[in-house]
Amino acid sequence: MKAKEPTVLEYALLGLLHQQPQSGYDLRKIFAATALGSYSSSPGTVYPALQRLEKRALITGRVDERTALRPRKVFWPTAAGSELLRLWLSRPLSQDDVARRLDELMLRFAFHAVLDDRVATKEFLRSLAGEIDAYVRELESQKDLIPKAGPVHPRLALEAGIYQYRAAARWARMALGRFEDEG
Amino acid sequence: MKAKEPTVLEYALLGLLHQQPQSGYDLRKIFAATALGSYSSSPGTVYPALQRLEKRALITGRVDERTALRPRKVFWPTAAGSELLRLWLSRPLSQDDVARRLDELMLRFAFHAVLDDRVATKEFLRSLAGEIDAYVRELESQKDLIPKAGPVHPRLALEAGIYQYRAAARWARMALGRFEDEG
DNA sequence: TCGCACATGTAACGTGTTACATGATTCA
DNA sequence: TGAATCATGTAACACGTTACATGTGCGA
Repeated sequence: MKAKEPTVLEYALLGLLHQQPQSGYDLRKIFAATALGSYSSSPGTVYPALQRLEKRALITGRVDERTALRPRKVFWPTAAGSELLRLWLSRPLSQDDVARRLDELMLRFAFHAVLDDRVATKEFLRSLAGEIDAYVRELESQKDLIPKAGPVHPRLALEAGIYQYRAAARWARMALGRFEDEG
Repeated sequence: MKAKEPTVLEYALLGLLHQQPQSGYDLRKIFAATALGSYSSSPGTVYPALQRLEKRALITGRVDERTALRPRKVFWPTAAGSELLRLWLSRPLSQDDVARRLDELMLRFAFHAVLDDRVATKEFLRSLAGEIDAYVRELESQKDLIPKAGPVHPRLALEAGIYQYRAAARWARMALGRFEDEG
């Protein structure tokens, strides 16, 4: 019985439920209002995902009777859910993660408070900065492969990626500095 | 009869076929080797997408007999395909595009050579820079809403987004400068 | 009374992911 | 003989997207 990997959306929900128990509607509002909006806030996405998490016993819910309106169901993580989230948060990060799933890595960082382990977080940031540096070098070598004869647009588009990845590396080192100051 | 919107992957394929006629295998190699690798290079993704494009008469193909190995089918865009790509490239960009689909905007820029219209490209970059500025302001106002009592990680994660978007705006202005120099 | 905010859900559809299948040629 | 490269494809599955459905209470 291999444990099935939750989707990123499911991890996002699981992480948010660690901050405080909430209903599907609350979670949807967060997705709609904040930068997490890259994940869908539509009911057809959120409610089924919560059901899947509940079926796998990673969260539990109870109907809140107090409200006068339609009853809301408030969820919070189970011990197994916390365990799984921590595993996800502390998973070593690969080159491929940086190249194709940087957003997911940033989401992982956003929930790192759950680990409550400053050493782990610093290691995460150090590793992130290093992998980004390596990937930037790779992007730069790709730039050399683009024929100079053709139009400039593809080359410039690649440069946009380099700009953004460099900024991410700067961010990681800035964040690292924050954690070392607070030591 | 509403025209169905192709997926981003389909637009990526259509754009690459404008650079030169190629086979599915060639296109997969590009996705696997370059920064476009955020789009899948797996056969189960690429070949069906090419079939869909062919069925909608946006590309055509012909089997290349010359090679000794298994025959390869080379595709190139039809007039309708060119038309549709140009429409996509010159579509005005929205705030939402910047917030959630910046990668797609960069892909559009990468193919802008097809338009062969320096004015349009400059307008694209100007608009992009402006929308990014507006979105950065929104992210900054979101930062103020995060309670200072809680952990620093969510705030820092938001900051990562701000770093990357600022870099994208810098890139857009740099690129704009290139096009204005060349007159 | 009209519409909005609250609150949860289902159904249809298309697409991406993964794994499998096939088959020829080249190289160790 | 076996593995790798070339080259195209199919099938099962799960997920996200969109649209629809339902029902209450409050304010304009």
